[in-house]
Amino acid sequence: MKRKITLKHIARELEVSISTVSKALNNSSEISRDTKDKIQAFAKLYNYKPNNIAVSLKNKRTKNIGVIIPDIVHHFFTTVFRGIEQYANQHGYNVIVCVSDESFDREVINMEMLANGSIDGFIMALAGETQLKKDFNHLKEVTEQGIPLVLFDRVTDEIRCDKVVLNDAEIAYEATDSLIAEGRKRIALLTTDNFFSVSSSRELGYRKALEEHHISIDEQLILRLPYNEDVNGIESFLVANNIDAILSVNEIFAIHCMGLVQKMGLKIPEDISVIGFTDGILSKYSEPKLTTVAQHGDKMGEVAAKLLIEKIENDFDEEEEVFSTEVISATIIRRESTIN
Amino acid sequence: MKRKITLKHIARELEVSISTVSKALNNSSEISRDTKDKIQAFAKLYNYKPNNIAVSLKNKRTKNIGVIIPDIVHHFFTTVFRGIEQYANQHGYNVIVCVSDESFDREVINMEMLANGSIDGFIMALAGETQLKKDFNHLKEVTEQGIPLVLFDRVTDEIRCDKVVLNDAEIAYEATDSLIAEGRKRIALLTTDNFFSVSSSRELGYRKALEEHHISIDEQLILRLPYNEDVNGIESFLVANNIDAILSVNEIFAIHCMGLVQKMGLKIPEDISVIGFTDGILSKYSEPKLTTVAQHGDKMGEVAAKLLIEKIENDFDEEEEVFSTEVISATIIRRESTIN
DNA sequence: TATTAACACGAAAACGGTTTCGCTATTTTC
DNA sequence: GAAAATAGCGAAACCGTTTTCGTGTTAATA
Repeated sequence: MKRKITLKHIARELEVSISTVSKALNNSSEISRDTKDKIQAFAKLYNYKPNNIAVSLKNKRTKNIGVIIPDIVHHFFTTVFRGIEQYANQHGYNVIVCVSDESFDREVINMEMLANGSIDGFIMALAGETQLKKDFNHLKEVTEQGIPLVLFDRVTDEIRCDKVVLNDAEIAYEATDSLIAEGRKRIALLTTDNFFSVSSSRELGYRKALEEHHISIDEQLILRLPYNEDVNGIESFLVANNIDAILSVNEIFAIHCMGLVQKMGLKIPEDISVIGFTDGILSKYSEPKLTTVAQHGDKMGEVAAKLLIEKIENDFDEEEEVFSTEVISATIIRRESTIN
Repeated sequence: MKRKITLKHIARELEVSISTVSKALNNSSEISRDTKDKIQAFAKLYNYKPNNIAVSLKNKRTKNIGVIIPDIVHHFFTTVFRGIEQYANQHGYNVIVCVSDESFDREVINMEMLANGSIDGFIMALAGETQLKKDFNHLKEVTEQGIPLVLFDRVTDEIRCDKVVLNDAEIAYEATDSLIAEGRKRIALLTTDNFFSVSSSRELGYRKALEEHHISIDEQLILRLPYNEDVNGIESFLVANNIDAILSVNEIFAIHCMGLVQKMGLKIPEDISVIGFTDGILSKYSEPKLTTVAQHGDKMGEVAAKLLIEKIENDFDEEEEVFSTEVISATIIRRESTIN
């Protein structure tokens, strides 16, 4: 087992000082061509690589970014993560992921673990519990320490930081509008407990579209389900109400609906149109294929990483921080579950 | 912006030495009750937390583990990751994830980035390209440096290290066997280019089951598709061959098959039985619901993390390393695409 | 009372780098 | 040829911890 070689070893071996070795390897102009060549050759030969930890301690830069997400076995979050990871890697950053599992406590613990020097900044989507409790002190503490933070998707107004969100309300409006354009009158909304910022935004868009078309809003047509995949209750909802279209805030609810609707002997899209959120694997392989709104998670992750890294690398200029909120434009992927 | 407080600050403020502060906070018996109380109270008041980087540098322990996987937007890998992350977190470790995207080069680069002090050990599944090239020097280098490594799912015999694998051959045997028990005679195998270790293991099991039941193997019934989701070629394969059952090495191929089969006017499972691999979201929501082999990714990740952390924390005893290969038992989840 | 042991703490080295500063020897400038 | 500039390198501080070792004070022992 050959241990990693350090500056000290090289210095001893070549009978120069550690400073000289360090400078030579960083191509400093202080060092002569000759010694530089000699040292660099030796370093290459023995495959010298600087110890990340030591460098981090010295420069107070870890080149790590911390990502805290509520769930990892989840299409949208994984695509966002992929976007983050790609951009980060291209810019020399590594990504530490923690999963809050929708738990406030785990979110807090994870942040605290990482906030003590392990990372240069955070990217996160709030846990469900956190949005419910509205307790954001852990976020405040972190930002007050000067650690950059970017929130995406599940955000809050109570924290001043960069944000990346989807135009949830608008795309829900657009989706609802397109259902109305198909002649649908009784459009159901399948959503979650609406302490989720995204769910309530989507509901807003839904309501606005109906109102603008002077369709009175029937609160019976709005079904709120718990966030987990507990999908019971959809069936009785469907049989109880005379529905001709469904807008679902996620893929699972939508697919499940389609199954039930078909079992009831109704045809999609002839009798009922369905639009979901999240352009995941289910939407592509369902029967019929689901019309859905693509959230462009990759893009969202990329933008989040970009914002964060800019903040990290410019944090020398303390000129009264200015925060931006980037809006990612969702698009509706038209497939077979709608007429248009 | 209040910067983080250090031992030095506490020492200055309380007019003691840094060593005393350090010892007091670590509850050393060298320090008197009085001073300990004083220092601990002060530390709590100012919310002192030791700097992870400095601690890492000192102890040569980062409490980070590096995970390198081929893909993250992929059900199986995310479940494994969840298993890893949970176990790791419970034991005070954080997880740095890198995605190789099936690329050999990215795998190498990622390993090198992390191997210079950032992590205490690796958990990885080999990139497709790596399995194709059979070039494992980057793994060798890492293990020779004494960095513990655990390989899962996509493994190789050429590296001596801990491994966690599925009983792929056996479960494929079992699945094939159960199809034969249904009376199926012409069982197709949908697989990938078989440089993937898992694919070839599964093929082995498939062949063994047929042989044992004296069903001659028709090579025409084995369709090899590229690993990406390029699903063309399945249709012509299905129409060209007279098939009564399908074993697919993944979920996507299986679901796609089911769609095509149904379009051809055949019934599942009456005319054709289908068994897939990966108990993902698709299997649960397809029509009919897919019988599939559950790989228990969570368990696999947990075991991998357990093996790794044990190696990390016991690496003081250099008593001629002994490596184990843990086998996770897959189970067949019986749903609607098979008769039994 | 002299010797030893226990106690409580500080100085300093170490982890592995980067960087400032100072020193010597050579080269340039006038 | 003397003064000044420059080239090339090393010593040492520093990042924030942990840990070994030494030291002065007090308490226990003979």
